[in-house]
Amino acid sequence: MTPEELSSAVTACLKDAIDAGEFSIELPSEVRVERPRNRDHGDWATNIALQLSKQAGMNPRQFAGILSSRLEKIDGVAKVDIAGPGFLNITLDAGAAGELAKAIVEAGPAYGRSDALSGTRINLEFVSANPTGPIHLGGTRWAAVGDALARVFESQGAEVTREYYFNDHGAQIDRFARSLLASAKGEPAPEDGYAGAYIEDIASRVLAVEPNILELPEAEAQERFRAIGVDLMFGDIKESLHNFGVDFDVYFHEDSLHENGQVEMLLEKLKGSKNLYEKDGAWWLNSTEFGDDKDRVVIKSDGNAAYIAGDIAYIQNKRERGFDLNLYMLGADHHGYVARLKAAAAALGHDPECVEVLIGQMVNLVKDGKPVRMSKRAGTVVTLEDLVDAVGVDAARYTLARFSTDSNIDIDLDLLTKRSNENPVFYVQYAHARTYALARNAEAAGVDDSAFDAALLSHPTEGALLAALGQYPGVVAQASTFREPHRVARHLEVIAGTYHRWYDACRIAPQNGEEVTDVNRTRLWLNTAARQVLANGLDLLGVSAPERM
RNA sequence: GCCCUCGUAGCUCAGGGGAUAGAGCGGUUGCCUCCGGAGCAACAGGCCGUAGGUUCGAAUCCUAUCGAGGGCACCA
Repeated sequence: MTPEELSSAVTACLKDAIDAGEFSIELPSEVRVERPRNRDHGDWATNIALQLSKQAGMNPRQFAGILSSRLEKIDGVAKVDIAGPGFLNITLDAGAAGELAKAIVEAGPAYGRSDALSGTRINLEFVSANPTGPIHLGGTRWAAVGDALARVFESQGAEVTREYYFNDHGAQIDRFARSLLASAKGEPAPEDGYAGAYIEDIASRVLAVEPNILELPEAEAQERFRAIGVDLMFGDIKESLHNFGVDFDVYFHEDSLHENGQVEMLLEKLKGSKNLYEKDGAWWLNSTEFGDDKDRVVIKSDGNAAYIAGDIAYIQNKRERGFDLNLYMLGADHHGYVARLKAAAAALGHDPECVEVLIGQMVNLVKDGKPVRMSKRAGTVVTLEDLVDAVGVDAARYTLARFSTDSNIDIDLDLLTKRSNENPVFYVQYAHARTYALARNAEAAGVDDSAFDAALLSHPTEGALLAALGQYPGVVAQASTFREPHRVARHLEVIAGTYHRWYDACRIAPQNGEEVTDVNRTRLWLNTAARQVLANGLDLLGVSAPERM
């Protein structure tokens, strides 16, 4: 029995008790059963008596008493104890927990998936770095987390579009183009420009494409460097993301919003919105209503559209493409965008809820325990490729995805490389590989899956492993609702831990000449179940699940 | 000045109202005639930044405060 099944059975008991008039309360939307830390407290525990007794006008233990007599009648429940202030501790029948092993094996890759988001179209925008250089550590974090989040949504039935928004004009790109030009001429990088080996590399590749480029007038040459350089740079970015296992469905070019005067037309229409007003010759968006500290100019007093006009048009564009939910995954240096994006959605007449901004904290580079500022100028930028070269794709993706995006993370490349074998990803992958080793040995010893008797999975480590496997679907669901894929990684570490301990305590293959029994066969099922859940979870993180290491 | 995030073991971090606060790394000590030792077991290590509040119950929610990081253009 899974915690979800138990939880809905408990809910049904509550409903019956209410219908029978045993107490009068509102049925809670969700009843949570938790795995108690202390095994003396049963297989699963719930605190609903503590939560609901006040509403029912009785003390918690009294409430728990009424409920427990009903819980005891649930199929698969062996015993219900009332403990402490009013916890209900539930112990399952010997076979009830073990049945899960078979259920998982039969569900296969579908175990942990749900249809909670089926029919929901989600646009998830992440990375979105302008092509002025390679993806650095910050962008790499969003690539790892964003893609994992997309996979989590997909596992819940959503249709996800991974989107990358960029522009190739403006001050940043100008600096990039001037830096390329300078490099091609053999001059030092401009004062406000970019330095680094990649500039020389791109510059020489531009020269290879267009050998006569330096004979053009300065302005024309710079424009050619911009156009060709951006293409080359973007090619490199896409390639390194692809090698990282992240492929975007849409690379959205900001300029496409401005074609055919689309933005102007949209702004004209918006002048009728109550969220847009005229003051001092400019048009303002009332973003303060959505938490901004000041309203933002949309149309400058010179009549030109401000940058934010593009954001507004972009939201409209996304809405027209039919997305139910538009997620923006941005770094903490963009947190000021939240209010204006919400305000923009409202101004367009959309529910601001259709725009959701996920703010993630920054990645810091650390060397010898001291922070190092990443600077494109100083050439101290650590890129996605540097990280992958140092530790490999699996360790890189896992490391970045296992932290909450609410916390800053420090990365010490030297330390990471040195300790790469101790990265938790290997702990999890090793558990997965071990399931294959055990299966190979089991087969050699004549153990097959011809029998399954759930009641034989009676060892404490088997209970713990089954419980961890049973919690997996709930963890994935939480990762989806909270937009926190790191929960999946953390739970895989728990599963790997319970698996290793089970391995240590229980054998699948019989030892020196003992007969094969149903215990061996049933354990083989549990082994396969553990492998399946580890593989499903690693897949959500975009990390490989090796058969051997 | 205002806004956002964080402050938990020596280090890096989990913990979204529950029972005795966890993991990895680092430290000490055990475990390979036995399915993979990239593993397991044990020990040491904590006024959960501080002070109030809400609650039967707070690391978790609220307020204040200190500290760290990030943001607050008719730039893009």
